[in-house]
Amino acid sequence: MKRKVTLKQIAKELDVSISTVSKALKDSAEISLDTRQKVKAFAKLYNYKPNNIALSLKNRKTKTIGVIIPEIVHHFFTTVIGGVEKVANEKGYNVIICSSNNSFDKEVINLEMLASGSADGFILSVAKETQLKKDYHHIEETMSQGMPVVLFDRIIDEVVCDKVIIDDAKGAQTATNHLLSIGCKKIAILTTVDYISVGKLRTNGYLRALRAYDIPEKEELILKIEDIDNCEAEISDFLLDKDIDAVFAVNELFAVTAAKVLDRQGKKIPDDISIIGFTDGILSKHFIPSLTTISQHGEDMGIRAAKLLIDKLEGDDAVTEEYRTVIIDTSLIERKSTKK
Amino acid sequence: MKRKVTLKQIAKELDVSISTVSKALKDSAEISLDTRQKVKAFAKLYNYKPNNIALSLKNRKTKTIGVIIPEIVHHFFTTVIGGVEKVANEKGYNVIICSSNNSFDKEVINLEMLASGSADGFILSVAKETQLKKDYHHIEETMSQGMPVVLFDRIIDEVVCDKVIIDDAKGAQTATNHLLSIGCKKIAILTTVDYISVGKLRTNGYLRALRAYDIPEKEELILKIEDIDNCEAEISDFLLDKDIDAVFAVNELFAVTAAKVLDRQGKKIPDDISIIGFTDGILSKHFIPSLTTISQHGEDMGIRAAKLLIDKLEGDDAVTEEYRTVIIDTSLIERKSTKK
DNA sequence: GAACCTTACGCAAACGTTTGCGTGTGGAAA
DNA sequence: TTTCCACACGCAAACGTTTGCGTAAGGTTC
Repeated sequence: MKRKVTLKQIAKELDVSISTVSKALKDSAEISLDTRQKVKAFAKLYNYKPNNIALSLKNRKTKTIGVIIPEIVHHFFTTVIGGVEKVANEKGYNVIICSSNNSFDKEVINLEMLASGSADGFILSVAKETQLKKDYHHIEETMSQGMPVVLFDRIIDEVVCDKVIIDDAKGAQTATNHLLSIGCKKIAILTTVDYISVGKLRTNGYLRALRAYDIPEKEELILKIEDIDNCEAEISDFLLDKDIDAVFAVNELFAVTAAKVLDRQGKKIPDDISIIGFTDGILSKHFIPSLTTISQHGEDMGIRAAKLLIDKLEGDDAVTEEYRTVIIDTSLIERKSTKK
Repeated sequence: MKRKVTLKQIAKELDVSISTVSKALKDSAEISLDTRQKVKAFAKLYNYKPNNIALSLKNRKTKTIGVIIPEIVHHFFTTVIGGVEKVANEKGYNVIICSSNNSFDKEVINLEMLASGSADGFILSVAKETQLKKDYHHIEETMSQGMPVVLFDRIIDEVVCDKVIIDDAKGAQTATNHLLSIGCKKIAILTTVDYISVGKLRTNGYLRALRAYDIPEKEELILKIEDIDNCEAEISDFLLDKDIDAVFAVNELFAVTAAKVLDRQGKKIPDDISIIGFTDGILSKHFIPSLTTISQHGEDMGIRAAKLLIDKLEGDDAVTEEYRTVIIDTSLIERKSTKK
């Protein structure tokens, strides 16, 4: 089995020094035209490619961005990655993706692994466990070693760094407002437990919208779900015979599940009950009825996050010292799960 | 801004040599207990982590697996990645993911980039364009440089390497058989154009099943779709007033779209028409009615692919010389889009 | 006191690059 | 013939590790 050809091998073959080969390939004027051509022909013949590892070591940078997300099998996160890749590739960066699987430990391991030489900086959405545990030492350690971090979506207020988020509360408020504006008055919310930052913020937005309409908040219209993967029974019980005319779900799965159980309970959507979800994923789009939802513009988030990071990586110290929080606009996508 | 601490810095600080530090951290008996403890304490204090890049260079391996897939925002591929990650992490490998976006050029670029030092081996599902173009030089070049490649799902028969696939034809046959066994006789198929290997194989399986039941193949029951992203109108036209009692769709989107347009055309599913899809994704599961489908067991594919690759990477030359093709079983998941 | 053995450490090479600077060769100018 | 200058190339260091081997210092044995 052949191995990759190196400068050294070319040098030996052509009976010149390594540096001559290196310079020739870079078209240095120091090297005679003749030698340059010979070297280049040889290099092409043997398909020479500089060894990135050696370059990384020498340049003390890898030209690689590390992305760590809580789940890889998740439409929203993959769209964000898509955005990151777009910018990164444009600017000559490689993207390396790890999933923490929502585990704090795995997040730490992944971050440390990538931080010890594999990536120059990070784009990160923290694991549930991390939010619960409130242990951010790994992130702060990474930054203190000179590697910039951009947090997105599931961020941490206490950590000072660049951030890309949507205004979750505002998005939720928009959704709730829309329901109110089409005449709904009894709006239930399907949300997550409070330690999930985005869930809590969306709940707040919902409450704010109600207050603005002078509608009292009712405990019995709020369901905080812990186990996302087994939410159907819980949602079904919650919704059964409840006197409501709308449901706001803080994510796609809750919205679809609500639609399903309501259908089973004999309710018509949107005639009896309107539904709005959050996250414009594949489910919302293809479900029957298609779901009105709040789009988070995942790709945009990825694009902005990547830009922030690359600015930090390539910027001078002035840029390096200031931290920015970019808020991506959400938008309401009206489909068929809400009345006109 | 601090930089990462190196052996050299520790050595200088403690006034010993670099090799002493290195050996001390490895608990070498060559170094006195006293020094060892001192070094270790210091290393912990300054949070020393060996530089992976330097190690990669020295060891001539990166302990990283490169995964290149056609689309990142795709449920099936992400489940495969999940499987790869599982095995890789267990065995101390890092996973780096790139998407080719179904572009031949981007596939080549990604592969070359990763091949020049970032990964030891590859798990790869080729881009549509590559299948169409039949240009595999980049893959063969990579292998000829000593880096093993495992192809999965969208593979290339002409390239000799390890492969992980499902028996697409058999899966399609199972699906069609199921439709036949519940009494359907006029089964339409929604498939892709022939150059997509998996589409063609699934079509073949469909035809095989029909033949086994002595049902003549009818041209007008076969729709080959080129533009997956805008298939709705095409499918709608195709299905309108067609005399059929079942639809077999070679992917999830076709199945859901068929369900949607049939619903719109006033057909009841599964009473008037049964539908079976391919790929057990999030859509099939949550759609109403939930879709009967052929599961590809993406995670298993990822697991097997990763195992094959790591075997090659760590195996002696005996293992290295033989190539295996693993066929993952598909299974029929019966849901509500087919009659009992 | 000489010969020898441990102990505890340092040296240097290697992985594959890049690059500033030193140097030998040749030709041209004086 | 001598002096000088381009030209074309090689040397060596550096990036951060690991590791076989060399070697001082100190102790033991006769």
